[in-house]
Amino acid sequence: MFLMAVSDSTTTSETLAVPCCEPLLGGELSDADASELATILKALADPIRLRLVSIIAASANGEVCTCDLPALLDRSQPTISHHLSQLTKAGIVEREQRGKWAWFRLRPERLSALGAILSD
Amino acid sequence: MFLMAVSDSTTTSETLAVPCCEPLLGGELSDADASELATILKALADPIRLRLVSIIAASANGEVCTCDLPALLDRSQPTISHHLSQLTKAGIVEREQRGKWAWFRLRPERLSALGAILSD
DNA sequence: CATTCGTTTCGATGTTTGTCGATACGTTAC
DNA sequence: GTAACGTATCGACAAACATCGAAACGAATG
Repeated sequence: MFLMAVSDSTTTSETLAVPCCEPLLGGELSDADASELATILKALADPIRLRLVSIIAASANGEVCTCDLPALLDRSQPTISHHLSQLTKAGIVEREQRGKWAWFRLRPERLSALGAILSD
Repeated sequence: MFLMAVSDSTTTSETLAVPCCEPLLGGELSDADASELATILKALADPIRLRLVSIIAASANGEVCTCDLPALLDRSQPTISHHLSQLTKAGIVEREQRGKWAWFRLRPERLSALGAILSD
């Protein structure tokens, strides 16, 4: 039951499980590891998505309602939805539906794991 | 004169100076910072380029001759050259011409700076 | 249940990016 | 200087991506 709750939070509509690989500088990366790591990095490597992450991080309760974001980022609502879905697939944020609105929270452990891979 | 030497190593045919920004989780990123950080992340967010980095890191003297890479990565010589140029522009590797051959070395401080930005 | 309103999915479009063959550039060796 | 060889640039093309409007979906509310 506990375990179910945990695995739910990592598998729900996510294709990427864990930030993935040995340290980047710790030996030759396999083809598969390189692709997986590239996928996660690609999810971050976009100005709008980086700003999304930093907006969520800087928000009052560590969570943000999607409804405010199109105005903040000057992009259409479908575009924001697309970017949030990319970040969710990469496991960088998580989504929670609360009543009518969707709220997003960071998963900081994923970011620091990624940071650790780069910093060795 | 000293300063010139230093700035040479960071500006020679590089568009990106420094890994750039405050920690990602330390407040809202400006538009400009987000774009700069995205550019560096994009330079890493490719399987071939990640494998290039790890191959250089795992090499005997911390440097690699371009001549071996097309075979190792199963890509044409122009493609490898293109990827190495991207990594160089992003300041992740540096190039040295030694006689006929070009050698590439990592700039680990750039990777750890990037890692620190993500890990907060 | 029908309406409203927030969100995702779909279809289309212009841009960026990875890739390669051909060609140009630079360095060494003769 | 010229030939040989490693590397970068060019031109072209296909695949991937960001973006938007329109339409479909879903949850609350009357």
